[in-house]
Amino acid sequence: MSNKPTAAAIPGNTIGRLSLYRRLLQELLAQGTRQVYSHQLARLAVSTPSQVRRDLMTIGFSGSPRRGYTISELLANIEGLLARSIETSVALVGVGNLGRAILAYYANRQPVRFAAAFDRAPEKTGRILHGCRCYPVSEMAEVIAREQIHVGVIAVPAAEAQGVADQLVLAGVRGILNFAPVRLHVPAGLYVEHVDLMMALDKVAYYAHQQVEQQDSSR
Amino acid sequence: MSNKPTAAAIPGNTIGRLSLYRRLLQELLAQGTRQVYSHQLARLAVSTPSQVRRDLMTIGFSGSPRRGYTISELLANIEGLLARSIETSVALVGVGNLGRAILAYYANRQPVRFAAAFDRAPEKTGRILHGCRCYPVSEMAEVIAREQIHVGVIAVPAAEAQGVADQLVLAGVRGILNFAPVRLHVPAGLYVEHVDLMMALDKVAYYAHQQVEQQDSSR
DNA sequence: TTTTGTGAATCGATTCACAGCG
DNA sequence: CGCTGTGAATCGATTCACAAAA
Repeated sequence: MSNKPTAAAIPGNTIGRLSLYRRLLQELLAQGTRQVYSHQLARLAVSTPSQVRRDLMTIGFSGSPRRGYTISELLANIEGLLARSIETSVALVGVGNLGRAILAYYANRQPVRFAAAFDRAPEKTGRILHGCRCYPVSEMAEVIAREQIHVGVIAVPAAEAQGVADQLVLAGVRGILNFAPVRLHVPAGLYVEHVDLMMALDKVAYYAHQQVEQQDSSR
Repeated sequence: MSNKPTAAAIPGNTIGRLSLYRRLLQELLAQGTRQVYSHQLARLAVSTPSQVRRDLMTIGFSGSPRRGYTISELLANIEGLLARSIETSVALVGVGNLGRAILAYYANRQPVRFAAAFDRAPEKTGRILHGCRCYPVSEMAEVIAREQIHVGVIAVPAAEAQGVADQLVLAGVRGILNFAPVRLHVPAGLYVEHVDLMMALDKVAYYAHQQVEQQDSSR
């Protein structure tokens, strides 16, 4: 409550965009580009030059009016910020369709490592999927402590999600990424990010329909 | 540009929460509950009573100070708003790990119907997955027109996403849900929702780490 | 009482607009 | 010049606070 973190808290939206910039910058660097202007990065991110400059200002990064931003430096800066000291170890709970797709998606990408997966079904435990060993949920606390896991990813049915979240919190996880279509209750200070696929599709369907209706009514 | 839609545009955040309320209300109704107060709905949604009341005000729904909101009426109202006239027909492009998980996730839920899936790989076409027929991408325009599809879901690798988006737009889709880790450029007025899994995990990892650091520095 | 409906205040995020620099 | 860095303005979303209703 009373201690001031080294850096001022950076808003979630900004962190999200930095994650995007990182990927774009990695790609630019791989193409051999060395410098980038805010308007170029903005175009790639489908954003505005102002937004890009504001974000870089937020993390205290400076460019030069003449040459723009040096990609290698900026990238190192963002990577240092997002992936602090060491790689983040992550645990997946729920090895169903979605869980396996998530493992495949993140497999050997970026500075995040899936150190363990958990599932209730005995036929799924003991296997290794995408380099990630699958344990029974009963071993969750033990494995999370041993592997120094700070982040949990929940991909279980809605009815089980809160119970799993409670176990993860008890096991000492500090952040949760939740794919189940319920909102989780967690102790204050713990970070939860919800990926709600139903909500996402509902939003698209709503605005797509609205488009169609406006078009129709203008005939 | 110049025509006024029947209802004033509802902000995306509000639509998202309405999608959540719908699920919560369906559950309450299934449990036999008839009425609900804003503070009860807020607790389920991990939100505030003010927020709930404001959202319902936005869609023009009224309750009674004594009895709260009548669940069946509210639900009908939200469902009518989200799922306009008819069911929304959706097309999936990219039947990989993630694409299949998405199909399984949405299968026979809610008022959204996956009317077609597309993939480049010939060995995937012709099959039926979760009640959804898989076509070669070359037939995209034809099938989308025939099935009256207004929404496209993109689950292809990053490098192919923009090309697929262009095809969907050409085929007449009005909204896109994009799971590929790139931002899409689409004509103005078309709605795009990004689900960026890398960004989501980066955010959780960042804040989880920050937690750990604050804890360490306070010792 | 308790709870709704809502104008007003607040908070946060984005955009503007321009001084300063190379 | 064209670009960055940034204070100020704007825009949007959330929360407050209280009158009205039952």
